Order: sequence, then structure tokens, then C-alpha cells
Amino acid sequence: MENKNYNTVQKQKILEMLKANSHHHLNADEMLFILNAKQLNVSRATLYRYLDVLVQTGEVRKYIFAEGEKACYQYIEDKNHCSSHFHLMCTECGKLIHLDCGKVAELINHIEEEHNFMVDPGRVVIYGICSDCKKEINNA
Amino acid sequence: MENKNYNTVQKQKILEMLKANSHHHLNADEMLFILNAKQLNVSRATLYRYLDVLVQTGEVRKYIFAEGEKACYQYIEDKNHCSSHFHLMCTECGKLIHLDCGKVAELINHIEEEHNFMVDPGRVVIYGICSDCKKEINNA
DNA sequence: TTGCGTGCAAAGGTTTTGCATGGCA
DNA sequence: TGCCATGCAAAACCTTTGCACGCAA
Repeated sequence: MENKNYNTVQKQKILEMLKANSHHHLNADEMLFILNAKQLNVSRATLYRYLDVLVQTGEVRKYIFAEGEKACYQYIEDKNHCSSHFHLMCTECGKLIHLDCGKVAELINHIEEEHNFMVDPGRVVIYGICSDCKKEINNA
Repeated sequence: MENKNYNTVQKQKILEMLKANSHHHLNADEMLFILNAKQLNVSRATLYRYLDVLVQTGEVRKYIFAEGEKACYQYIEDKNHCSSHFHLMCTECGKLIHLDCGKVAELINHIEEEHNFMVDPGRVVIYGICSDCKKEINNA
């Protein structure tokens, strides 16, 4: 790794904030808002710079959705583990569900064997609506 | 649909160009370059405006990849059909493969029944490397 | 003391928008 | 003729970068 990784308050707080929100994705504005609310001002530049590092090391995943086009970031609990399965992303609430399931492995195998296509599971996101949001929509 | 859809040369040429390149995705610059090469100057604004319409009607799909972050567009042959299956996207050459396969339907059913998550198949893209590019990489 | 990390402001690149003009129906 | 579509340029937007200063080790 090329960075000498000095330990600074900013980095600590950014990482802490990401871990506390590992259940959903955040964009830069949202992150700065959260940090601000905690009386810690981090500059936008520093945030982006550190996010880049975290994405490179695999600790954080970066998403870009066609609608918003604003980059969203999310802390990945177990980076090695998370490259081997698919993710379900709720387009309503942003919740990320780890789909660690034999059926996925089955489909990946099928695609690689029968369709001769090498899948990169870590990048695959299955969009849809989670059970909680489905309830809310039905109740509305 | 809210647009009265006047027929103009620009729209015709844009759609024609998209259809001719339906096997892969293009970004705005590439499209303008192609149009230019054919001696038809379309303004960037017009291109973006029409692309928006096409995306809304489902004739064109918009992709944003985390790396490039530049929006890519691709004509969808059969928009109704394409909302019911997954797509394989080669990250090397941009080829889009329609994965119309029982295994996909199986996984979708499984996710909806067992994981209680309503999948939106039209938005799902499985990234990886296609057989042609795999060969090239191996030969290199 | 060394040199990485930070903050600020400016730049960068893509996409969107306002406005006057042009062209389809 | 009415009004949508176009082109231009400017604006908007998110993100990156240059530079000087501050701070970790």
C-alpha cells in the first residue's frame, strides 16, 4: 500500500461514521452533514481523498445509481467475504442486503460454465424493494 | 407521454446511431463523434435532451459505472422483453448480453419468495468479462 | 525534523438550463 | 400560425487538484 497512513482525527471520524452507517449507503453531502452534526468539520476534499483510499483497500464500496448520479459509499463489514456474493439494494431506503445463498453460487456457476462469462460478483447489485418498504407502499 | 414528439433530423439521426450501436454502450462524447463523422452536427444539449426522453420511454438504457462515472447509453431492442431478464455487461468491451435463461427466473423467484425482496430485473446488470475478452487477456 | 494530511479555493469535467431562433405540423 | 425543438453559452453540479500550512511519527 502506498500510503503511509498517518492517523488523524479526520480519518478516525470518517471511518467511525461509515461503520456506524454500514447498513446503508451515504453520499458525500450526507456524510458531511453527519460529521457536522457531531461538531466535527471535515473538509470535502479530505473526505473524498480518504474515501478513495478506502475504496481502493476494499473497506468501502462505491455505488453510482443512474438516477441520482451522485456517488454513494458504504462500509463493507467483511471485504473478502463480500466479493463472493451478490447484494440486494433497496431503491427506496438504500438498505443493502447481503445475499449469501447457494442459489447465487448456482447462478454464477451456470453463467460461467454455460454462458462462458466470468462474473465479478463483488460488483453485482440486484435492485428492488425490500420487505419493509414493500409493506409501507402497500399501507400507503 | 408529455412530449408532442416533433420529427426532426436530429432525433432521427440520434436514434439511428443508437440502433446501429445497440451491441454496446456509448457516452455522449462518443455519440457526438459518431454523428460528426457522418457530417451531422447535433448539439450536446439536444443529444442529452433526447437521450433523457429515450431513457424515460425505456428505449434506451443508461449506465453509470463507478470507474468512469461518465454516463453511457445503449439502445434496447425490445424494451418489454428486456425488463424480464438480467443483463451481462462485459467491463472490457462494453458488450451487453441478454441473459434470458431459466436459471435467472429461478433466482428471482427464490429471492422474492425466500428473501422477501421484490426484484427489478430490468435494472440488474451482472458485470464480468465475456468470452472474447477472456481469450484476449489469456493471449496477452 | 520529515513528509504526509488537511483545508481552502480554484479548476475540472459532465450534464442541465435559459433564451432567442428555427422548423415541424 | 402555434409551439415544440434546437443551438449557444452560461450555469449548475459533483469531484478533483494545487498549494501552503499543520500535525503525526
